[in-house]
Amino acid sequence: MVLQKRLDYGFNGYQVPPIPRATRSARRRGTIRRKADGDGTCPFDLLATVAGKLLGEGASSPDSTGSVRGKEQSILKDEKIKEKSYAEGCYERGFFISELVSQAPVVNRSLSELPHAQNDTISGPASVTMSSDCSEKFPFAKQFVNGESREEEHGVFSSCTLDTESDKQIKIELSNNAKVSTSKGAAISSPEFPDVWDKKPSTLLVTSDDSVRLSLSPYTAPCRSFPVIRNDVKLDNRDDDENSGCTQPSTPNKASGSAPRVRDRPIKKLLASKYWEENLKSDNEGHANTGGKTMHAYHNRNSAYKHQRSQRDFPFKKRKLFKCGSFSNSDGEMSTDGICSSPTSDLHGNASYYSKASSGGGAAAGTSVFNGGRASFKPSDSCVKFRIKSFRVPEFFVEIPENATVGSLKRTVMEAVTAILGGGLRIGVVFQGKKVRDDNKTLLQTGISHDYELDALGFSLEPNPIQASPPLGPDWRSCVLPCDTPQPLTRCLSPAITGIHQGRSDDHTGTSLNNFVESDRDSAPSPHYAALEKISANSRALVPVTAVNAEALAVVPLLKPKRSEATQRRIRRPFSVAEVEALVQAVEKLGTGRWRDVKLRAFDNANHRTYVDLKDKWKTLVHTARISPQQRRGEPVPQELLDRVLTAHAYWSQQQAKQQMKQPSETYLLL
DNA sequence: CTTAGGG
DNA sequence: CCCTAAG
Repeated sequence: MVLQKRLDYGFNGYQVPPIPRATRSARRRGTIRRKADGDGTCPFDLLATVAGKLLGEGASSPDSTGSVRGKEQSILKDEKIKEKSYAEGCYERGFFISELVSQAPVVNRSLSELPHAQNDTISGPASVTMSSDCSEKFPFAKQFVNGESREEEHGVFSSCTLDTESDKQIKIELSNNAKVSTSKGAAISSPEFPDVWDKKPSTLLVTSDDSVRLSLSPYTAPCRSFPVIRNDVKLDNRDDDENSGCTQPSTPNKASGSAPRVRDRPIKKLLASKYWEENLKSDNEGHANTGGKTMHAYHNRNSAYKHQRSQRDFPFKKRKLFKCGSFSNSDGEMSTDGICSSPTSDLHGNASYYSKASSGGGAAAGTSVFNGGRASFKPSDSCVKFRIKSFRVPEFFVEIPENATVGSLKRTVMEAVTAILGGGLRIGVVFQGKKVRDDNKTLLQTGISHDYELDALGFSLEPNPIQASPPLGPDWRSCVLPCDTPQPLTRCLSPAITGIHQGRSDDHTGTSLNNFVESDRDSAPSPHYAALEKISANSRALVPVTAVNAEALAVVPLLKPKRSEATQRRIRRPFSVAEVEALVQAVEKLGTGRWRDVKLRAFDNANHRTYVDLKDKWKTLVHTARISPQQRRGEPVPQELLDRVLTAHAYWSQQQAKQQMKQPSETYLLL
């Protein structure tokens, strides 16, 4: 009876009767489906591709080298062809990926030539080079192909290399547009084109020295945090959603009503994982069991809401205990800096190498990347070219039984690396010691032009705050490359391990950066192994965890299955006036207390606004409306809207009161 | 999952 | 924004 009564009156006195649950559910499901299929390609897919290649092919089996080599050689040929055809420098922008086998001789030579000759390079350095440039074309082809090079001619833009034990190099070129920031490709011009490269022909190989480090953190933050912050949120624009940018997370986010926890959505299929799987099969011989004991970079997610939540929370709290700067989870504030103290990668050592080649100078500022002493340009293109020698994979832990086989160890590491790469990466740009967060600035505006000091420019791979699981979150694609994101935010995970005293990475940009840089530099001169060791010391690289250490780790389940669940506080996304307007309008119509409906009605497309968010916003709006304008902060909300807020709030409060007056009586009567 | 509220 | 208790 009571129920019936309620329906008659409208739930809580609302004018519009609530939609029956069944209907709602169906609706939601539909929405989910709809959203799920959105898909797009992100520039960062490239990264994924690279990672996949590296991880999948390079890391897997050494034995495959032979075949790979053959393949690569053929590629080389192609490269040459391309080289010719593109010689004129009219390539179209796009991604280009090629794999080359570094030639041992070349390597040696280059190494020897290096200022800090690094003799003990890791076996065959596999490097991935990413270059982006606006007008350039295939610098790589040339670079690699002729070791000697003509790199000068082409110039190298930004490149990232990943070194692995396989002898391969994967090069990637990105068009500037795809890049992190500015797209005005023409923004930069260069008067002259330093022939920085000529002296060092096989620069590529040089890459083997980890001049550039990337910091990745295995613990990817929850995807939600994608740093997209816009003031002008378009209610209809799905793209507003962090996820929507490229690929909507497969997660069944309930459409509109996506639960607040959604961010933990599991994503399983990833490029990385795919590769990973392949590797497993082809790669090691058995020992599967052992592997099973090892920690899995990936873990299965539980669908249970509670479970997810608990998982998510767990790591987080733990981290706090350890003071691992882990993600700075301060909310909005975090956006202040994209740099994480530790994770940033930078390149170093190379500086000397290049500087030597080019002109003198340049001591490595500790930044990660640079070209010769200066940026290379093509006068005609007015482009700045960057070269990143290599990225260093930041610290991560692996726990494996002592009796495990080497094969399983490899696999475990592979898994971890895959998880890192697969988790999504973001590129950070550091210029003159500062993190450049405004992606909309042109290089020119930023000061990165032909005459900047190369040393001052650095790139970093940052963990993409994705949820995580090992696999690339669906979001990672969209998140990774904040194409249009002005504020990268980023919450980087900081190294936890040793990073016990890292403190927050949020601010202190400069500081952390510097620190980071410094440490990198330390290792710079050393050869791979040496570098590795040093890095380890710094807790920034792969660190084999000994049994003893394992215990400590046990306490802090950083990498454990739960690690991926690391939860990150969602980024703060202030409501725009337009959103407030929509909210007010919806509430006026529906009243308070029906947030799910408000969400559906006015924010159905804003996946990042949950009904709870709307409810909270209303709460704050009411508060805001009651305080003096002077006390208000943030983007000012038109008084008109605030007035409507108060009016609506008063009205609906009254309605609610009436309802309650009535119902009790009804109930009593019934009873 | 939704609401409602406190934090 | 997060977290939770309640329903």
